[in-house]
Amino acid sequence: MLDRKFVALADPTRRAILARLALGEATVSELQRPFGISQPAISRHLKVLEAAGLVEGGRAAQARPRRLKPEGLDAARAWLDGLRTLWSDSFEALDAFLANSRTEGADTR
Amino acid sequence: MLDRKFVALADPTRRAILARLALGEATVSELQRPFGISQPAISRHLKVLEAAGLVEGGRAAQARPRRLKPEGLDAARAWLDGLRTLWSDSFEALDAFLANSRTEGADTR
DNA sequence: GTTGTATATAACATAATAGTTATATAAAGA
DNA sequence: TCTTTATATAACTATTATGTTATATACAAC
Repeated sequence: MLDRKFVALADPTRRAILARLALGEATVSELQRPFGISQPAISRHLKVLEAAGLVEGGRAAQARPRRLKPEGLDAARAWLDGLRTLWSDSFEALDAFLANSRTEGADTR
Repeated sequence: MLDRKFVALADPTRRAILARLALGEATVSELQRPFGISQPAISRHLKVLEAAGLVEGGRAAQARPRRLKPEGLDAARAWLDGLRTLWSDSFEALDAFLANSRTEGADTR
């Protein structure tokens, strides 16, 4: 699932769609206009975004307005935060280690 | 640049490499072992990660130990946060709008 | 029921990605 | 200098992604 999210985010058109949806729901044809690409292309991007849990769609007459599922982004954010934490932990560990070496073996420098 | 970062993050092997590097620097051959793929494949993943500004490499004898550049992730995180903010802003705007309609036109419900 | 509008799906072309093996380069060490 | 070790690059292959046009479906409106 995480993989689908990151893959979905890798395409600039899809990120633009997400940004547009963050401003409010939009139909396929509303989304199509600003991007210079065909309607089927938009539909497929939306499918990818839905499969990734980032977007959901409703039904209003013939239109199928999509809206952002902002919780869908949490897993990706959490992964990035986790990396950060892992890294700063190991950084602190290294720091502690260096501080230790300095006091224990000050003559080796 | 943002694009390169997200593209870099889209591949599970590259995310695993990042996770490994978050624990401390590692050489190409050290990275190769756990993943069941060839050395050239690792080298190319590292190239992608470097181009994305997520990893940097040094030189130690023949080895070229890579380390995480955690600031490199900030832009991606910021983009995700921005979406969240955009969304909650428009959500609040909608909320305010609905609250308004309720008081101004209470008879329309 | 026929027409118009919104969207989805199929079929296809092209380009990008990720992997492979073989080979080149660069530094260490005998 | 010859060998070994570590990594990079080239050439190639297979798969996946993204776009296209043409067509199907679903609902609305007349």
